[in-house]
Amino acid sequence: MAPSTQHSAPAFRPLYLQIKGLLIKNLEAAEWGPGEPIPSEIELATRFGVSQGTVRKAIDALAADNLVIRRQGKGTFVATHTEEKISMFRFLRIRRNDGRDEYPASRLVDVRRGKAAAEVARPLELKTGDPVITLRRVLDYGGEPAVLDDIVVPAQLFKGLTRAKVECHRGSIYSLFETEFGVRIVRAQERLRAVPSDQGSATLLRVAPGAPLLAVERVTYTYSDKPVEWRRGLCTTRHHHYLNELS
Amino acid sequence: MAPSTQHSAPAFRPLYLQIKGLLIKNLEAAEWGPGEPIPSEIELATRFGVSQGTVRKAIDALAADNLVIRRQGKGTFVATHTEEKISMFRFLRIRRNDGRDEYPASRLVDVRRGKAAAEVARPLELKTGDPVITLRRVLDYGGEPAVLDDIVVPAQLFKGLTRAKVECHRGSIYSLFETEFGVRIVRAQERLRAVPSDQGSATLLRVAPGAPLLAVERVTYTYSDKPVEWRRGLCTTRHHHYLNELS
DNA sequence: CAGTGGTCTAGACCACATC
DNA sequence: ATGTGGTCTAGACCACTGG
Repeated sequence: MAPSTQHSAPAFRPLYLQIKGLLIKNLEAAEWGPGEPIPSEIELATRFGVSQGTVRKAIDALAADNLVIRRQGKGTFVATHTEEKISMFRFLRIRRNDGRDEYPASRLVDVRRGKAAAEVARPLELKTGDPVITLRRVLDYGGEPAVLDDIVVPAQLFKGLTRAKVECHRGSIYSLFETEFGVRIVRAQERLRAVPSDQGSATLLRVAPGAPLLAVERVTYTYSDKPVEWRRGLCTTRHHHYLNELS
Repeated sequence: MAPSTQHSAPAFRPLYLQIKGLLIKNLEAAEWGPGEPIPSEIELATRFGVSQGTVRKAIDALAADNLVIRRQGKGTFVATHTEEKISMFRFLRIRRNDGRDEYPASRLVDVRRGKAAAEVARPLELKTGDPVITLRRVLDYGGEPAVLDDIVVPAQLFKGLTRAKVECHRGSIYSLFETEFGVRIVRAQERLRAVPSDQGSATLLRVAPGAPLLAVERVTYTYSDKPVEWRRGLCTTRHHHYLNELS
């Protein structure tokens, strides 16, 4: 049960990173569900045959990656998108210009099954033509449409995804992924551009055709950098902006 | 010399955070310059009268904030913008669409002294009308203009900033701030919008007037969250995009 | 070789949450 | 009172750098 020694000649991998890897494997295997506590540090230390301090470093690394949340006095919990309180804006960078924190209302426009276009297939590591499901939705802030999202996921991972299931779900879409399909979103990469609105987006967002929109292309990943979602958001920036912190 | 005990009743502040605070004070006081090593962990431990492990946690926290860089076997160094190798893209999120890493060439268009507009004064914590210096420059990628930057700094902090000084400096503008004015940029906040190009930006960026541009508004901060620069970048996204990682 | 940061351990104690 | 994570210590040893 004890992990391999650290004295291996060519590639040195510290013990706590090996432990971290083992813990990630357990997360991937859904050993512990989102929102649930993982075993205590002491328990894991005896289980792996290392000191508590080493387990601690491993868990610290997991927490730094946002895979897990530490709560003093309570335990360490698997990160989840289903809790309303914390990290509501973890993957939502759109803010109102006036600074008020508002969580948008989602309006589902369309759900359809289709084949992956090349542009989508590559980032999702699919073959062109593989079956996908596309959701189209509008985010309203204070009743005003602000964002038009086209969300594409591989049909194979999301069997049984229907319009009804999306509409009756409360919470973010990643919360839906998590609870209904066991797909846990862990990180994302976004590319932003300014584009002119076309006919479809203009009417849905109630702007003039050709008006500048902020285009946000996102690929999201689960554990082990496996891509599971591609989306393009088109955002009016009359009353909103995209907020980013650099350090 | 030893920091206050941790047993204070109302607000508990761990020892390592107190040490971190002291180290930041030393950084603010320019005790150690950018790129220079700070004293070793052992040295600091004896100086502060704590264990090496506690100093280690303090430095770890500084490193997590990018105030300092650890280098095994060599020491811990004050973060700098003057090194070409690492963190060249730390505050530059614009990338080529084709994925090639290219560092843009900067072309200075204008340097002028003026008074702070309200829009600029508030984020810089100045009064409207306070003296400021405005730089205008264009970033070229492969000879093609891609970004138009208007950079505003308080004149009081940047005495002696002239066109010549900017032009003869090699390296990023934050490297100039650091070496010539002792101003160390530590973090930044950006707000992105899509806007139509006006006459001036259109000619400088060689796009049609009204073409969509990515507007990046940035406020940068030194230690203690003191704002020192406001800028607006206008970026063509024909061949480029703004890259962001979420986690 | 000596000096630096990096890892690992073992144990004591503190802060917080829950029963 | 108990169990959790959080802090602090002291010491041993490892990996990396440079003279």
